[in-house]
Amino acid sequence: MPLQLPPLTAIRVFEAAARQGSFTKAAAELGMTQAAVSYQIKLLEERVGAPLFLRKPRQVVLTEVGSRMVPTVTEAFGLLSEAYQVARAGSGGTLGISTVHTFASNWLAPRIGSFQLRHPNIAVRLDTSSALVDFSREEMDIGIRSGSGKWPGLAAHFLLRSQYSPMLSPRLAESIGGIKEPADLLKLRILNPADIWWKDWFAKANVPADALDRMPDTSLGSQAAEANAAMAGQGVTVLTTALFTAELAEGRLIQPFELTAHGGDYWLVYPEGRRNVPKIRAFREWIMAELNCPTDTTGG
Amino acid sequence: MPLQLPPLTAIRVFEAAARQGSFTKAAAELGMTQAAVSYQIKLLEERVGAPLFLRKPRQVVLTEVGSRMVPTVTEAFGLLSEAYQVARAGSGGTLGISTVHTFASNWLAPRIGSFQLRHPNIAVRLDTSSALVDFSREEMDIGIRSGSGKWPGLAAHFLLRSQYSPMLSPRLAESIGGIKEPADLLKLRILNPADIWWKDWFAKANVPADALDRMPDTSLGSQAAEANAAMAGQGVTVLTTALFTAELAEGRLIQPFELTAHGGDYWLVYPEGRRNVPKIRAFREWIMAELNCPTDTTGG
DNA sequence: CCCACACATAAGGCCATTTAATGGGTCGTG
DNA sequence: CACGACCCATTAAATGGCCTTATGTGTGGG
Repeated sequence: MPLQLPPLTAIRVFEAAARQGSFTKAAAELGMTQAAVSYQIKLLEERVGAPLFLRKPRQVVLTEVGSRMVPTVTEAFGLLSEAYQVARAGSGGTLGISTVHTFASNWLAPRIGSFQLRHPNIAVRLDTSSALVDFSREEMDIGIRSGSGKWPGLAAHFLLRSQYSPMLSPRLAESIGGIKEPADLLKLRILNPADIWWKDWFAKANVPADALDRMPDTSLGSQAAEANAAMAGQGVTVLTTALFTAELAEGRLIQPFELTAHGGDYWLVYPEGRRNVPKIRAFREWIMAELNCPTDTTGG
Repeated sequence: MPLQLPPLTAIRVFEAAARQGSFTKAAAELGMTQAAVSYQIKLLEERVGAPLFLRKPRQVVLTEVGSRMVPTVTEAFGLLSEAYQVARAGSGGTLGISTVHTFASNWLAPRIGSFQLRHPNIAVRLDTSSALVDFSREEMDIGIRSGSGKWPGLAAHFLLRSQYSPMLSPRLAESIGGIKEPADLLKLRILNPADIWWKDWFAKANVPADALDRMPDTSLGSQAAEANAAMAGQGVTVLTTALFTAELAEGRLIQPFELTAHGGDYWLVYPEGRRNVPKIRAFREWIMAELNCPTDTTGG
């Protein structure tokens, strides 16, 4: 049996009226007219089967039945209000970020600390998965994706252009006497020959790359993993330059050619309707500032 | 600041959906369609600013925000339901009866015990006042009035015909050698000469009663009080015969003539809309049976 | 591969709720 | 004592929240 409840609108009005001792004042508090209050109280009285107020000349006073109801009702509304507030605030408690490995490890992880410093009350949960997030199935607030910037139902903000270029360890380059021209790369082991980025880059470099098709695919599934392999001298791969500035600066990787091609850009995405949820706004503003993006680079 | 509350309809739906783990089942429980549930949940999610359910293939499961809300919400609804039920039941706790002195002391008081025996869970509060009750101003459930049987907004049931006739103490009658004919009464002190009942009765007895107008009015305001004065031998008064059967039987009062006139009858009244409130129904059925009235003697 | 199942969405209608206007009753005041 | 201020009840009419019907989408099972 599904728990018999009073008419909720009416009981809300009742609570206010009881507290104010006046229908008129209750109406003002609730932002409605005195007539509406009168109506709702009457309704509730009919449902309860007893008068809840005595209509005295200048005021209304609770009957015995009415006054017995008040404390419990007040308490119940207190609970509801509390739960509601907590949920609203609590929804700002944890920020779930779904991102691809590469971006997480090479860009986000080193910088996320500054976000947390600025927003100490927002806990961050980072989830790195290669699959695209479905916000209606997973408890995530925002995603960072690579793609075109157009996803139905999602707001997207451009983060950075995915410029990619071949990279390898300096020692591997030396081992064949240095990389002089793009074709030299084909002498080395290509970690992810099936990657379309290779084809694009060689095409842009005007180098026929049919050889790629005959190489075994040893791709590791993420730029981060392949970067590690490359740093270990196991081969050469194409990487997003913006995400490996540190490795390049430290000399753990080298980028033999200035020439870059560009693939799907990185975008910050989240459900369209949640644009102004505080924690989402906070993250958006932080990351846009961090990347020196104009704040209105909405995709679509 | 008036305590910010969530949309109550929506949160009611939310509670059911959370408990059922299914929008469809919640809809069934609440007697509405699945679409309506979906709508309400979405509404609440927008207000809260966070998803409350994750839409999994064959079911919905609460998000963290959602699951934190459930216990408090459930408790709140429990309280509301309880308060409501108590009020509905509690409204049967006390029966407030407003009646005139005469009827209370001469008819109701001796018999009310039998009502309480039959309905031990209904407490009776008797309020005797000469003024007419205004049910919207005083915490009364039923009234017993003398009158025409027509009061706007009130249901009225005929109780008994108000037959009245002069009465006095046997000793007073003897003091003038007995009452032989109606005109003899005018030799005695008339307690309430201004009462219209005297005029009516003398008219019906074909006795000119102009003398009444010259007598000082010593009326005491209620039949009960005047009956007491009459029993004390202070004079003669007109009384409702049905209410003084005991005094007549015991010889404390005598009714010299069979002739009666009749005034406003006695009626049981209560607010029209409360006809089926249990305690009111109980009292109505009891008193009608007690008086051998047909149960449908509604006035008007 | 197709059907069953569960939730989402769109369009439209109904009814509860609200509002505006009015009336009745009491109190305070000149 | 008459008048205005204040408060609640009532009526009729307008509004819009909520519900339903109908349909779409995605998933899992046979």
